[in-house]
Amino acid sequence: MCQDRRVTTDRPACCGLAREPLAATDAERIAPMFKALGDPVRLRLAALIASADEACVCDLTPQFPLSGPTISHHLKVLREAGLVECERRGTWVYYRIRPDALQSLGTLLQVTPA
Amino acid sequence: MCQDRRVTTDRPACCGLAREPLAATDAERIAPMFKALGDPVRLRLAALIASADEACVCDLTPQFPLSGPTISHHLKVLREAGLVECERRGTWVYYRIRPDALQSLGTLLQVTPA
DNA sequence: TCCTTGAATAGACGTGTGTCGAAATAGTGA
DNA sequence: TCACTATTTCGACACACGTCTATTCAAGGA
Repeated sequence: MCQDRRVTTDRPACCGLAREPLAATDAERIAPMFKALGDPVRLRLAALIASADEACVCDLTPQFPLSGPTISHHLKVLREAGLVECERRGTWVYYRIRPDALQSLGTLLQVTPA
Repeated sequence: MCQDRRVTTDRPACCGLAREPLAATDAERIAPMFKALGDPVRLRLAALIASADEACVCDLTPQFPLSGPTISHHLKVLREAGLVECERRGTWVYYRIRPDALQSLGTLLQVTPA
């Protein structure tokens, strides 16, 4: 009905999103990961963790003007989204990125020739 | 209203998350895009729009068990995040993806070990 | 001009989120 | 055992978000 007139463009199919017709169940599974990255603090946390092999909470926290509990909360969100994992070694807790998770999101968005 | 506001996506984030930590100002600029994709409905909307050359609201809406205003609201969020753009042609409004915006996010997530 | 249809806006409602300080938990070392 | 530190959890608060209905705006046709 509405698609009667279509502007033909040279725009290539742009990305993974364009190839998968993303079912509702897939969207429900993937959206929380984007949501976790949708907060500036968490995005920076993820970047800090990703740019190091691993990052101690005690090194992360002082980089933000936020309380320890708040940082801990954000780390928990990233953890529950599957974007990072953590390991306690003695007194300190170290966070590592989960590259597979980031990669899967990246390829979803990445322009792919097709 | 169409084309109400435009986010500058002409200069995509330069480096992957793993390359170096994100400055607070960059995080503030980029996080809203992830946030926009962080809702299952919006993620599916983006996928539907990206998989077609352009998509009419009248074709998008019936694919969700949601009211028209709700879909309109989600499209506005995507628009204000700079992920889609719209154009009115006669009675109907057509949405198109902005591949540059998606790509800049994709590049950020690409975990290319350099 | 009025009427109909597609889409966006306004306003309201319940729920979720980001933040804090206080308290609890985990581990170290004396 | 006790004290001390790092981190998480708890409980509370203000604010943001997703959804709805009702209304308004935009465009086309009689």
